[in-house]
Amino acid sequence: MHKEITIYDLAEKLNLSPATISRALQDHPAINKKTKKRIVEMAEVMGYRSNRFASNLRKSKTNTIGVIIPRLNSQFVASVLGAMEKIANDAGYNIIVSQSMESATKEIANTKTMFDNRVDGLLVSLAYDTGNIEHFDKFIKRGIPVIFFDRVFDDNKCVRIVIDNYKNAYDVTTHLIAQGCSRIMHITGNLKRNVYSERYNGYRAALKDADIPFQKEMLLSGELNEVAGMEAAAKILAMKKMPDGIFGANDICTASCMHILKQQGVRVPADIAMAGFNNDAISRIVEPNLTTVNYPAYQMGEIAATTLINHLTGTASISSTDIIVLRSDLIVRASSLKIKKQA
Amino acid sequence: MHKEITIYDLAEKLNLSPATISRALQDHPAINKKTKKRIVEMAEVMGYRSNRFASNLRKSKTNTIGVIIPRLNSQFVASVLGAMEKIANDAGYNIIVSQSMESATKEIANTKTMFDNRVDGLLVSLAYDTGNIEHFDKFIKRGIPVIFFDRVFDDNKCVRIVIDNYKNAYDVTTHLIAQGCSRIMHITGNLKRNVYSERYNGYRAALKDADIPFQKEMLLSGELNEVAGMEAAAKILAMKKMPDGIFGANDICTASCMHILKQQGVRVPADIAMAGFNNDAISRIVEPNLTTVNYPAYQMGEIAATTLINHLTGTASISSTDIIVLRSDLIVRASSLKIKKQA
DNA sequence: GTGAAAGCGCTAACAT
DNA sequence: ATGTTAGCGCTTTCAC
Repeated sequence: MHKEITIYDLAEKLNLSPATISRALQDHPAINKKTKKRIVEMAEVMGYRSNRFASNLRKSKTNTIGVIIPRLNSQFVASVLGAMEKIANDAGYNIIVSQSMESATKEIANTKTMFDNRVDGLLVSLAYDTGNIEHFDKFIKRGIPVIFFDRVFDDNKCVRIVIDNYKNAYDVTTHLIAQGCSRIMHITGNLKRNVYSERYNGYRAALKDADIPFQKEMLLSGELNEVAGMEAAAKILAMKKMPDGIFGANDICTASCMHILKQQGVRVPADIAMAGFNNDAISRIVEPNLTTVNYPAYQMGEIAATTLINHLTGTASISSTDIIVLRSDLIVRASSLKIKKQA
Repeated sequence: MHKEITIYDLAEKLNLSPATISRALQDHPAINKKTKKRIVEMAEVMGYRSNRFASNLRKSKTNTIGVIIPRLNSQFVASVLGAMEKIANDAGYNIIVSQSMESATKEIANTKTMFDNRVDGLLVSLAYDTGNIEHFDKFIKRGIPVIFFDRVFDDNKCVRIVIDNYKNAYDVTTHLIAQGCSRIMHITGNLKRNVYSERYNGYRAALKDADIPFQKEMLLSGELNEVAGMEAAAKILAMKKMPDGIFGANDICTASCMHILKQQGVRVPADIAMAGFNNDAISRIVEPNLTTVNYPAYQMGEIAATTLINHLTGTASISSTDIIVLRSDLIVRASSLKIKKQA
């Protein structure tokens, strides 16, 4: 096996001290340009690579950021992670990722791993059934910053990065009402999670403000995936009195539902006006194009990572900005337009 | 700041030596059961956590797997990564991810980072313009296993995990021909990449076998995203003689193209039969449903990670299975059916 | 079954 | 501008 070159090998070869080698390799200002050049070249020639463990051990800093997400399987999560990786990488940080698989138990195990890995900070979107966030206390106690994004816990002291789910849902629902809908169904996920409960509340508030009574059968709660959309469609088709509007809490489920409804002869938006959430590519390709809410996933990843790194490098303190709400807006498209758009 | 507990603290507290503590914490057989119990309990009480860096430094092993991907922004990559993370996590490995952003230069930088991070193994899908894989030599030389998946380099000695792009493309094209298409356009990505060149070759071979001459204007090469699909549609609509069949190298681009074509009055499949690649959710939701090729992304991630870990743990040698070709099949749907399906 | 001690490779305080 | 030196916390060989 290849022998690993250390700074001692370089030092010996160049008749310098290990300290000088170490400094040169880190661009320490007090090192002679020429010396530095010789060192860097020799390092290259000899195939030296720095040993992070020795370095981390010494500095007790890891330059690693942990990311915990419910599940790595959607466009949304991919965009968020992509942005985080980019920001982190540019700042010299590594990202280690783990999935809670929507289980609080697994999430707790993940925090332990992250803890033992000595991450410098944590970016977290919570699992479906996470009921409290005590498992993050050990980080907070040690001053390891934790930032929650998207799926956050309502009652916490950490930084949260979110969109205004309530307002957006309110806007979607109000828009459907303005289009003449009065029997608006809401298809959503687990109401324990802030993102879904807030959207639900926004939906309810809009109904209330329009004096439309809420009916239990107008709420469908499920997995919010393609299959859930098909199941929702089946339920709707079986109703004695179908809704005249549908607000789904994401695009994929809503588009899938719309697909089946149309297949069964339902006209969209004439019979049922529809709106989703996220502005996924699919919302722009299905017919009719799906009214939705723009969810800035990439930007959310960027901001979460940037905020964390700024905090780590001392560039900006974290507590000064406790909640960051990203701008997100209703995008009206054909799927909800019963009334012709104003010119 | 919280003081970090070390094995020395435990040793002192329990009047034992650090060596004994270390052994106990690793279930060393030569340690008295009771002693072990005392140690483990005390570790818990005092909030001890092992220091991976000291341990890694000592053992020169990291339990970390590096993953390099072109870009973390698609359903496909999300599924692959999701599977890898799950397998790795279950086996006690961490995953660190980095994106090449489709640039060979960045990819080379990534390998350096991975190298310095002393990953135990590497899982790689190559960037658009990676022309050689010399930057992986340093891993191979040191016996660090590298496994390529999806986007691989044709001429290499590493394990590759792929699908049969050639055959699948051949099948798609042959299917379109069987539906009566004779002017079949192929929309694809950078032909330097095996996945696209192989699909292209399969397409060409199918034309050849059907005695259909290939025409240059029937090849469109681009980014394969939503926008590329729209641009392709514009080009097609501007042609004096439009194609009667389109085979796109992925679903999103093809679906997006179809959307615009339909909007401009083109009937699918009557005027143009269409087929994509990947079996993304979108292929099942657009109208007409898109004929496509099932690409087992999750399975690919699983196999890549499992193969690597088996190799690392010595469970199975890697060289014994040099290329793994996953099963993937043509899925015929309405978008390509000019002729009624047989009953 | 347990302990003593060396050393993994690096960094940084302190010297010069 | 460069060198000396003392650890960071752990594992492991060798002793007892």
